[in-house]
Amino acid sequence: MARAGQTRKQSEARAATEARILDAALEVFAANGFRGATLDGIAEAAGMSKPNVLYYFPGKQEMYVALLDGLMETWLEPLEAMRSDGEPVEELRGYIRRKLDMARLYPRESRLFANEIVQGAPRIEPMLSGRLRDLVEEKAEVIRGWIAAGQLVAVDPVHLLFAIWATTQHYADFDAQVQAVAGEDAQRFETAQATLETLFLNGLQPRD
Amino acid sequence: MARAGQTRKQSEARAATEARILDAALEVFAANGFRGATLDGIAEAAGMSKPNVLYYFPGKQEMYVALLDGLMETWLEPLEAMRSDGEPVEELRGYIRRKLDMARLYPRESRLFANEIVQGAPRIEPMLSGRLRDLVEEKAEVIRGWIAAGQLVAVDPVHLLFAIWATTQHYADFDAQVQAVAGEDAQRFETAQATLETLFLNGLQPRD
DNA sequence: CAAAAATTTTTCCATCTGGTAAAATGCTAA
DNA sequence: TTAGCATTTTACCAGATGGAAAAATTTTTG
Repeated sequence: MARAGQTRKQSEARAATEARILDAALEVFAANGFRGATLDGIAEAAGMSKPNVLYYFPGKQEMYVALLDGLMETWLEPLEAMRSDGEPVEELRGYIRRKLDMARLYPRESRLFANEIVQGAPRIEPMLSGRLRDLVEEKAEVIRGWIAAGQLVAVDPVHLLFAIWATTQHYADFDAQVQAVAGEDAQRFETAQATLETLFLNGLQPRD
Repeated sequence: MARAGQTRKQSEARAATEARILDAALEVFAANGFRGATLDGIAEAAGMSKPNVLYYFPGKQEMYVALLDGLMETWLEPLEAMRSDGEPVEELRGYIRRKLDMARLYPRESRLFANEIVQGAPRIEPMLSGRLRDLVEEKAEVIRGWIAAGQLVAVDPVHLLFAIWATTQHYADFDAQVQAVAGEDAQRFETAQATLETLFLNGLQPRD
């Protein structure tokens, strides 16, 4: 627990230790899912004993929720950055790029969410039908505006977002399959980006 | 064990029981992943005791592999049905439809594979880099032919297949998220189909 | 330095889980 | 009907796992 009488050095050390534990937890939860992850595994990845981990977090579930909570904002950022006043095709291109960057740079985070959601999102359903749903509804409205203005082909905006999530996160979540099928291709993210841009941007521009 | 001296009735009963167990196992593995699934859970879903389940299958792992093995063919069918001598846009439309039908009709099967692959495909990697990879290479060649003939926009065929897998399986694997964000929409598969067809088919057809 | 507070380790435990042993029951063929 | 095989159930067990208790150690503060 954070106490009143502690020095800055102490709380910095505590914050650093908590961060180390959360990083280890991310590693283990992402690779095994909530049930598959063990406190011993997390402790080992963090380089400390299991009871020591439990000194910083009250339990396994609390660590898991702390992780998901802390990552949600980061996870929503790319969509939040899509501006209603930009050029539609460029805004979408940017969004696809940012999402693909997330898959490339933060595969563990992506797999953490993937594991949770595949198993029915028992612990983050509230976040999905709250914060996420609101944001999607807001951005869907933006896309509807672009469609109404004839700047994009008429598609369901929510399902368009699903398609962007699916295709980009695929490279993190199903990396094992991507690598098994396509080989260990260091260029795979560049190829993916080119393919997805062609597909989405060509696919969404009206043909007069 | 199957014995020489058993009647047809007996082996039929055995096959039926095995099928009942595998169905229960599919339910439980798909919802919880390999590690999260318990023999007790499978036994309960199958309406029998745990040792009785183990009378039919030697162990948890064997049940899991039996399931994946048995489902792989079904899983590859939609892609196998894509004909090189058809009209490219129609062939792709058909493939997308079949994949989306799979997601709609067999969500448990989809989530079973999803769980396995998200966690690094530890038990089916050989199948992915064997049978699946070969099939993908074969069909990628077909798509390359269509592109060379100017019938499709130039995209990487393997990544195009990834995009089709990702977008269609999304509706099974991440159904919890789809429903949280879009509400419990009974029409979601129809809307998805329309959106994906617009996106992919418009996106893949050359302009002018 | 010494007391107090924070951190870490050692020990331990109850529950869950995959799997075994063996007894009990059901079924089939002679 | 009964011997023999198939099936199912009832204990049971060893290891893993989440977590608690408490002792030991380190750090901070007066």
